[in-house]
Formats: sequence, structure tokens, C-alpha cells
Amino acid sequence: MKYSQATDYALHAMLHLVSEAPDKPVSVHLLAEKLGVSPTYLSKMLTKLVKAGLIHSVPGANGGYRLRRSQEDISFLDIIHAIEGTASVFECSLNHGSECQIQQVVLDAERQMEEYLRNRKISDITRPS
Amino acid sequence: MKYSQATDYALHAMLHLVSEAPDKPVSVHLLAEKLGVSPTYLSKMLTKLVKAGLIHSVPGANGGYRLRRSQEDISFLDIIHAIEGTASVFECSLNHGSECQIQQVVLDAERQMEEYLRNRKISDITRPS
DNA sequence: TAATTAGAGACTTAATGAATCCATAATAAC
DNA sequence: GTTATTATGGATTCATTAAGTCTCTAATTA
Repeated sequence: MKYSQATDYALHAMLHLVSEAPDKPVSVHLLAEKLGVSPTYLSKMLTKLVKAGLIHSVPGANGGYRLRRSQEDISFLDIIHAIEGTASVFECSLNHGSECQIQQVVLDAERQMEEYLRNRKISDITRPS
Repeated sequence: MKYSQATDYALHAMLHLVSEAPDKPVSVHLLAEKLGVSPTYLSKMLTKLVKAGLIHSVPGANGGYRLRRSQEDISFLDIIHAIEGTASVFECSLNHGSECQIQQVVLDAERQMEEYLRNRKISDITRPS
């Protein structure tokens, strides 16, 4: 079980926007260069972040992406959910009634992790990478 | 990010061993029938559980699998690790020094989840599925 | 109007998950 | 001892997903 690399890129891209350019739009070209990834690929993730309401896109010359919400509101969980979706990590494939106790336990565990990620904000990280 | 179905099967197989046959060996044929999965496929997971030291295999006629440790010692995390391995859910792909703060946060979150799964034992579940 | 930028879709490639099949080894029952 | 029963292991297949590229379109600002 692993988070996709896309999540890795998205988290780093957001960290850049928060720590270095909270106001001015940053082009995907520049972001991609900083992260060492292709612009067209990175734009897929940025589009997802736009649809999740985390950032705002500005088309046209001197356009790019800038933060939408205030920094303090953007949690790790927000970004991860934007890229990975919100499906659970576990779904019982056996059909034994409606409630699988095994599934309950694993989902409770997942909630522990999500709660932690919800409380950690991207602005908590000071040093830009 | 999702646990594999193999983990699902393994958890249910262990629940069966714990709740219905802690002493007598159960054949993979019978287990597979109960879970509705093919015996040859299930045996792959059971082999992993053997190598992880959770169960014991008894070859030959009337053989099968039985618990190795005492029930109370077998946690959800033990079973999950046996099937999924112990690799982390996140690994930063950028090479910025040795410590990525983003990775630190995500790994801390994972530890929250693992701690929960370590404390929940398979014997906590009473009702057999 | 032209240059710059995001957005969207089709497509390719590689990796992984899910599952089957078969051949081998070990052991208990007869 | 021989045979039936069971686990073990490897090779293989199929489908799905991840990762990434390419190209065309749309929007907007200089």
C-alpha cells in the first residue's frame, strides 16, 4: 500500500506555493522545473488541486497557479484527498451481511491516520525544500 | 491507496482459525471454501503467514494450518505486515538532502495508524464471519 | 493580434495485482 | 512400503493501474 508519486509531487508543489509565492501566480513550467518533473504531467495534479478548491488558476500570459484559501487552512489531508480520492483503504470482498467487523477495525485505523493528516497544515513546514 | 484483496483474505482466514479451530489443523481446501476463494490462491497468503511466524503448517493427510502463537498475541498489524510487507506508504522521490519534512509528516501519520492496528488483536472480534 | 498559459483527451509503456496451473516434497493412514 | 492427502514453489496469464508523453483547444493578457 503506497501513495502515488503524484501525491508526492502535489505536496511539494503546494509547499512551494505556500512558502515562496503566496500571492503571485506561478507557472506550471517554473514549478515543474523546481520539482524536476515534466510540465504536462505536473499540470494533471495541479488541475486536481484546482478542482478541489485548494488553488486558483490564472490563464494567459504571466498566469499560473496561486493559493485560493489562506495557508493555515490547507491540510495534508486536503492535498492527499485531492489527488488520491477519498475511497477507503479497505473494502471487504466477502458478502457476509452489511457489517464486517474486520473492515470496521481497519477503517477505524484509517481514521486515526486521517485525523493526524487533517491537523497537520502545509504551512507547518517552514523550511522550503 | 488501498490494501490488497490478499490482505482481506488473510485477515478473514486468521479469524476463522482463531474463532473456530485454535487447535486442530484446517486444510486450505476447507478455508478456501468458507471464504469463497480458490485454494491455490489462498495458499500463497497462508504461506506468507507461516513465514511471518503467525501460523504453523502441517503437511500430509489430515494436515493443514493451525495457530502458532496464542490468540491474544496476534494483532491486525501482524497479519497486514505479513501480506503487504513493511515498506512505508510514502517515499519522497525528490533528492533534497536526507530529510524531507513532508515525508516526516506522512510517516508520522502512518505510525498513528500502525499503532492502532498493533493494539487491536484478531481475537477482539467475537462473532465469526 | 500574437504570445503565453492552463485544460483536456488520447495514447504508450511499465509495473503491479489477481489468479490459475502444474510439478514437487512431505507426511500420515492403510 | 505404498498411496492418498496435503503444503510449497515457480511459471504463466490476464486485467488494472500508475506514470508519463503528445497534441489540440481555450482563455487571457501584453
